[in-house]
Amino acid sequence: MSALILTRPLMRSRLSGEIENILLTSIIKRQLAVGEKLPTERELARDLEVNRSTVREALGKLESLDLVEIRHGDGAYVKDFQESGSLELIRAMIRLDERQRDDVIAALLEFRTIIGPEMAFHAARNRTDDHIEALEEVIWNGNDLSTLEKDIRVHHIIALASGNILYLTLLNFFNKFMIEYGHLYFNDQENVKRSVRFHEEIHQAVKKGNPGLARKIMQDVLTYAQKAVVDTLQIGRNSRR
Amino acid sequence: MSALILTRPLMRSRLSGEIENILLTSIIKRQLAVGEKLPTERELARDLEVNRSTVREALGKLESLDLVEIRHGDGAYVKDFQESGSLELIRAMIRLDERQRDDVIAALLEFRTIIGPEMAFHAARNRTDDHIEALEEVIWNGNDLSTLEKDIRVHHIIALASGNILYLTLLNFFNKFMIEYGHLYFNDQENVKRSVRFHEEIHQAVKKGNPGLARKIMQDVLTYAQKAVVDTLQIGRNSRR
DNA sequence: AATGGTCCAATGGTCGGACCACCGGACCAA
DNA sequence: TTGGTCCGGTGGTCCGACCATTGGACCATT
Repeated sequence: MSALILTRPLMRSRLSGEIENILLTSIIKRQLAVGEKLPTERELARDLEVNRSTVREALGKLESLDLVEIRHGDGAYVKDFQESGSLELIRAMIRLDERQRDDVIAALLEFRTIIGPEMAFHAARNRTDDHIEALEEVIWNGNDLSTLEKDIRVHHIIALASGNILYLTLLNFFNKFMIEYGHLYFNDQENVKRSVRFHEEIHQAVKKGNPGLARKIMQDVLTYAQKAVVDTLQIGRNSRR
Repeated sequence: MSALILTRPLMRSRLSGEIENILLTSIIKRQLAVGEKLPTERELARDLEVNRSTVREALGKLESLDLVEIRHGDGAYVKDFQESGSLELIRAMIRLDERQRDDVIAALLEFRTIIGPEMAFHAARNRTDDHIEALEEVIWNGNDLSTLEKDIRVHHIIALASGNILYLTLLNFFNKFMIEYGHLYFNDQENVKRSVRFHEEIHQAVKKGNPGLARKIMQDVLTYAQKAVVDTLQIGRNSRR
């Protein structure tokens, strides 16, 4: 058991990822106008001094993010990311410019506070015994898990129980941030205790099939967490001046 | 002016897209277990009788959807789409199996009813004069637009005005469905009128900076639309028996 | 003048084959 | 047991070629 904590496994980059970032930046900074035609794959390959295949992989990713439209026999055109940009784009933007991080986290928490309670509401209505079993397994027998991991799993089970796949995929999105920034909340031991209480309470509410109660419990904990983390960010911001 | 309506521009497929679908299906149907190692790129290329580059482009897309994890020097591994699947995955799943369409649309509408009002609330708070101007441009001078297009733009401007990028990207996601299935609602001329009224009312509320009113207006229209469309789907389902 | 057909150069899509970078396991030495 | 070395396999990149599709220029028909 070492005290050394590795936050992330040192994402080393692919060349195609670099190309992707370059183009992504140009698009988000509006250096490439909406509707503008990108240079041809062959030109990009020549100018960036990489192979055309590499350029193609990068363009493919940008297409996945709905940032460009590729037309066979014609070319690639810039789309308006404000009109078509996907959720994943948000992560890409943070990757490119850390300064937006705090704002995005705040937006995320606010958002979570809105949908979380409804998710819990539906979970209490639609849950099956399997969901309860899974919950109890995590809460009672999850001693080898960190509080953050437990919390993520509890929310995940609730999302599954809600029966609405949107809650599930949305939560998956949140979790990618939780894994990176969850420590902002769980560093405080008081919040760890709060989380343990929350897991037990929401478990009971969902088990009993009490949608209103489940919603309120979720509402309270998320509202508190939102406030706590935003305060933390605010302090960090002030001390950085 | 022709009466012929082109719903979509005839998406023709890339070979890499076909490969993507094949693998996507295998993963979603759990034919490939979570954690399982995929065949190597060279094997897939040989077995599917395509070039390795083509396989790579397909795998890259699956990686974008967070369905597989590709490790340099090792291989590609199946991830649990229930834990990591992104929003875009939902669209991919519908593409693969139309039967899920109605359920997803219902989930979508429910979801929209929850977040839409909050979006309007924040929009009324944070809107600038530019947003109002854009709104009025669409509502008053958008005579060449269909009601569906107007509606999409109005919501888009409200999302922009909310100042929370999550609302914006989420709405972009909704809109991809609106474009395909909006007719389920706007086929009814009564709903077209309702929409025109809504645009005017929400415009006023946002312009006045009345968050509570904006929320209520949005709440009402979305709740009604949800009910209307779900009823339509239900009828369709019954008559199909 | 407008329409439709034909051709052509440019561009994205696919191919095959090669080499580089990296990982995991086997083996060995301290 | 630990750490080092080697090696086969795998993903990442590269090269050069050809196929499929597009848009525009040109022309013939109406």
